[in-house]
Amino acid sequence: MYAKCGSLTEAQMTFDRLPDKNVVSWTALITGYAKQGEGHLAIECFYKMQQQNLKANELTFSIILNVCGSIEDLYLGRKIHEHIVGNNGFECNIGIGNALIDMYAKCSSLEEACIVFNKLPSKDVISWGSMIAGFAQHDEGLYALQFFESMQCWLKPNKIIFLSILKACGTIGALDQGRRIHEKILESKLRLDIIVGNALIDMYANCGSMNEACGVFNSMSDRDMISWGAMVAGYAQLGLLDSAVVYYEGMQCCGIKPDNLTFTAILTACSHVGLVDEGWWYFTVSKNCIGIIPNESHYNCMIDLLSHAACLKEAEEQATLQPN
RNA sequence: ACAACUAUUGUCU
Repeated sequence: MYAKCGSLTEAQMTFDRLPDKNVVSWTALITGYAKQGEGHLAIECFYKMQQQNLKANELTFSIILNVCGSIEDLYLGRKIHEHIVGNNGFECNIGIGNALIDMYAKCSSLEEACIVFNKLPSKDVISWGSMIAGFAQHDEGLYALQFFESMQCWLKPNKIIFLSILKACGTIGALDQGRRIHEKILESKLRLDIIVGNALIDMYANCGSMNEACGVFNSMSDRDMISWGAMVAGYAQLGLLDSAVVYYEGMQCCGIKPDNLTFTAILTACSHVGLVDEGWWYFTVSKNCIGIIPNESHYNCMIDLLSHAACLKEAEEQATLQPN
């Protein structure tokens, strides 16, 4: 209970006072640490538990695998995998299998994720979803699309599958495929909520079709920071600073304060077009008026902008110096 | 019996 409420100190204290600690109490504590992003503490608990000669169960393993994925510790993930194969009959368990797929995908080893996937005797929507998301996140949109197609011989895609596949279409600029998936979403009785809407905007924006992104944006009844941010980013990518700024200011008119990510997109737009003065202006104004504290990405953008501009100047000089 | 896990939407690198 304490672990779930995010009070880990109390969870730990209660745990320490328990006269008999069993797998359930250890797993509850490990889950608490994992959920709070304290991956290393979760792993430490996992080792301590084993020192007590307590055998981890399916749940303990899936949580630890999840931790391996989030801290991208492929080495430990493989060790746990071997341990599971060697000591328990869990390798055919779908929950463990899915956790393994996700772990390998998050650790960028899609080959190993694939091996686990192929070995799974029965695959559910989460098994497919973990693969598709893994491909989408590693710029392997074509594989994601292939898996998406094959999956439909067996299962109906759910909302999460659609979100992943839209992402995949965006990363490879597959506009036609994206449109077809948009239609499929409309055909399915899935509610076109803010998250699906945002994913559609993002897909169209990444495919460079701001008209369609705009269409989705306008059709939405509710919009959040991500909806606006995706529009800003879309125009920014194309170097259309003016349009990006329309949405950047639009969101502020709607009472949504741009965050660091939105602001980075604006600076990117300036950098793509080489607008040094505008970049500086937004950098200064946002710092002073909106209260955005520049972070590393912002400085990176500014460095990009300035070096890009310097190159252009040099290039211009070169061009004028050239005899013809 | 008690813990119940795992895939998902915006920026730069």
